[in-house]
Amino acid sequence: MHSGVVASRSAEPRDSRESRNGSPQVDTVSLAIIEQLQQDGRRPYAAIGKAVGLSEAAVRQRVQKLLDQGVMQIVAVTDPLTVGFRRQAMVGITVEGDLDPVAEALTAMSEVEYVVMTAGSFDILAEIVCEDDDHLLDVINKRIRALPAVRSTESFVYLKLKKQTYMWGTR
Amino acid sequence: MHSGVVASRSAEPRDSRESRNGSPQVDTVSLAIIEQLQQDGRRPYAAIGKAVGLSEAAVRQRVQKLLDQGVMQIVAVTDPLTVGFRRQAMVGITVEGDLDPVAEALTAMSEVEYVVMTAGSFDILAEIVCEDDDHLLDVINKRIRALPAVRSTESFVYLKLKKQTYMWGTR
DNA sequence: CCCAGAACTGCGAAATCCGCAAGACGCGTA
DNA sequence: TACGCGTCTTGCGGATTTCGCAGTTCTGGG
Repeated sequence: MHSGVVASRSAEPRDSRESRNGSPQVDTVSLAIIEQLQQDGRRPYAAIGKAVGLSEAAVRQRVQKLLDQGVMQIVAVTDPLTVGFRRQAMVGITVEGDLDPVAEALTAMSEVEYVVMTAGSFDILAEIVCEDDDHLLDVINKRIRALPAVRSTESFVYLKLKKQTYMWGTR
Repeated sequence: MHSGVVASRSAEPRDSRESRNGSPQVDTVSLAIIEQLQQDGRRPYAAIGKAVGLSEAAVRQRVQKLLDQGVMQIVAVTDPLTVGFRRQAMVGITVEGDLDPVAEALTAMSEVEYVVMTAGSFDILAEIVCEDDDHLLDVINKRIRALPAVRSTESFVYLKLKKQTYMWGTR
C-alpha cells in the first residue's frame, strides 16, 4: 500500500461509463479532471492529482488521452468583439433533406466557429466570425445560401457578448 | 542592446490600439500571444515569447494581465453531450423594453453558459446546459419565461455538436 | 490458472514557472 | 529641452512542474 489516498477510490467501480448515453470512455475520474481544467486550464498535474486522488503521472496520462481523443481541448477563449475586430453572427438554417452534407460544408468554412444540429424551427445553428460586414455578407449570402440543400437562413448579428463560461461540470 | 529579437518590434508603433473599435488595451503583440494560446492553452511562456519576439517574463506578465482583465481565459472545453450527461439548447428571446435586466438575469443562472445580445428577430440568444429534459423545461418555462420583460422565447434543443473551434486569430 | 494489456505509482533529470530588482522607453509637464 | 513618472522589459536564481522511464497492480480473456 502506498500513499493511502488511493484506497478510497479502489472501492468504487473503476469505469462507471455513463449509463444514459452512447459516448465513449469518460469515467468519473476523468470527469473530475476536466472540471479542474475548466476552472484553470493551466493548473499543474500534481494539484489536479491531489484533488481527484491520483498521482501526477496518472493525471498527465489521462489528460493526454482526453486531448488525443478529442474529448476536450485546452485553449484560450476570448470575445472576438472585445478583442477588437471582426463581425459575429449566429445563423439559423433550415435544410431540405439530409443535414449532414450541409453541416459538413459549414464545418469546412474557416469563418464558421460553431456548428450544431438542432430540433426546432432551425435545423442547424452556425456561429460566424468575420472581418467586417462585407465579409459577413459574403459568407452568408454567397456561400451558405448557395449550398443546394439550404432552404432558408436567418441571421442574428452579435451586438454584445454578456456571458461565456465553460463550467457545466461545477455547480 | 540585448538579444536582437527586440529590435524589429521597436520599429512598429507600440500600442496600435485597433482603429475600428472601442475596446481596451489589446495591442498586436498580445493578439499574437492569444493566437498562440488558442492553439495550445498550455504552451510554455518561453515558446510563446520566441514566437512573438518577447522575453519569457514579458509574456508571463501580459498573459496574467489579459487573464485579470477578463480579455481571455484559459480553460478546458468539451462537448457536454459527448461527455455524457445533460441536455443542451439555444433559446432565442424577445424582450419588451430594456435588454439589460433580462441579460443580467440570464447571466446569473448557472445553467446558462452563453448570453449574447443580437440584432434580428431575437433580442437575446442564450445557451443552456441542463441535467435532463425536466431540468431544461424548468429553466425555460419556469425561470426564463417568468422574467417580466420577456415577451416570448423559442427553443432549439441540441442534437449534435459538429464543430467547435477558437481559432479566429489564425487563418 | 496463466497471460497480455492497460492503468497507476514513484522517482531523477530537464524544463518551466515565479518573484524580484535593475534598466529602457514613452509621454506628459514645467 | 530637460525632468520625472509609470509602464514595459530584461536577466537571473530558487522553487515548482513537467517529462520519460521502469516496476507494480489490476482487469479480462483464453
